[in-house]
Amino acid sequence: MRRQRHDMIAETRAKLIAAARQAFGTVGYAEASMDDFTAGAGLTRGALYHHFGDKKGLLQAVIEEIDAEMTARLNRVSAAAPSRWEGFVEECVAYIQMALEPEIQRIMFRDGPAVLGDISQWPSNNGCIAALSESLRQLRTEGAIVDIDEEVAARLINGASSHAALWIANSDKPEETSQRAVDGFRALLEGLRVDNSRGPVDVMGGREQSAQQEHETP
Amino acid sequence: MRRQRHDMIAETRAKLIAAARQAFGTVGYAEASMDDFTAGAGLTRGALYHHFGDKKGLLQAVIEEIDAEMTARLNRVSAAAPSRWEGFVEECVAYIQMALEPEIQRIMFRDGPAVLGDISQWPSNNGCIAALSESLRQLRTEGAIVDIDEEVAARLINGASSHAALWIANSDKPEETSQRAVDGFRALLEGLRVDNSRGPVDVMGGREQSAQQEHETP
DNA sequence: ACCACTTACATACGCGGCGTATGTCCTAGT
DNA sequence: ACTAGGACATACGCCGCGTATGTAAGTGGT
Repeated sequence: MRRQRHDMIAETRAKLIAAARQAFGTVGYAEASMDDFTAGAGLTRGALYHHFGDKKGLLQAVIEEIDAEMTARLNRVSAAAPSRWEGFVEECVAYIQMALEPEIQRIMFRDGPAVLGDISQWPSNNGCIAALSESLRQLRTEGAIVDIDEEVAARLINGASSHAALWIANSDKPEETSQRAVDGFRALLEGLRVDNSRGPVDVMGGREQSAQQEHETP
Repeated sequence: MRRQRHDMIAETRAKLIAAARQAFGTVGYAEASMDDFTAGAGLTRGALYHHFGDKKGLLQAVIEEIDAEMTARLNRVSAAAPSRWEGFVEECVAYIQMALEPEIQRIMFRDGPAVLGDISQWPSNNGCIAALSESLRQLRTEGAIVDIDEEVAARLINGASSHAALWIANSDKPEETSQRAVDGFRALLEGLRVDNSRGPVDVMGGREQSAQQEHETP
């Protein structure tokens, strides 16, 4: 039966990814010995090289898995919010808070980019950025935010979030720093709104022309 | 003469830093062989371990040097601008553009954080963030920007810039992407202004109370 | 059902890099 | 001048990675 075979292989891959994820997330990519964590999964480096080519390939697989999980979580957060704008803001805040989780921070925001380069440029395009982009696109067509290139904005927000998370995590008082960061982040996002609450601005400021241009720059 | 001795030592340190900077900036930290680049400087690993303890120590020294240069450049940019706000914006744009330089990008934004953790938390506190913070503080006391924690804002901007730079550098069309990123970045910063050009907002929005609170959170 | 071939791993080997321990020379203080 | 300590170089061992090779099990054709 061929199913059996495929399942075994998938299980082996999964075990390797899980073991690597554990190791990368705790001691870090560079310090994680392939011999060690493959042995922890009851395998050897032979299996690793067979399935993933090299250590980097395995890291990439781990990143894809985590990225998918993060994207799903973000989508749930934004979907649960009462309004689209609030959904977006909560999505961003959730992004910061996810970046506080040691495993995500270490793998996605430290070792990942360092080893693989800019992940969002990879075949496995960063789902989180796509999610943020889509939220921004909808907000812009609604005229809820200023005319801004969504992908650019998503990437800027992404960068700000991840750095904020790094800062918070390394801070002496993580809770306090986190509060400051989230507050500041909300303030920054507020600047993107057309109908913001900071002062008496004309609500019609985001005029019809806002939907006219596409972000495709020829 | 004791000066001679000290000068020789300083020169050795400088040679090591320069060689390491070259190597780290091109092939990257992990791929840079200590034997290779110390030999390139006419020295051996012995000198390196003597002066910097280990490879990480040398990286830290390289980072401090680059950071100082960047800070100086940023200060010149902001000082040359006609207004304080414009100076700040140009400072941020310059920051993005510096992050496009391969050496800065690789060492300061990729390998540095990956190897040393969040650099801005280190004894050699990141000068660029301090510079941005100071600019923001002044703008806030002038009432030119909304009430926001300057350090938080500086760090968010810092994160956004560095990620933008990574994105640009890995892009297919760096010039076009750079233009998009800078435009988007300006739009994001515009959101921080109290007296912005997006709509008729009361210019007195930044009232005297803005200068009342210190960023020291007790 | 048998055989040729491939797949999925494990084992074995070599190399390069890092850290440390040790050695040597040279300078500076007395 | 003599000595102690600093500034390096040299030597050694270990570990981790990548590759080449081995092996058992599975798969497809006839």
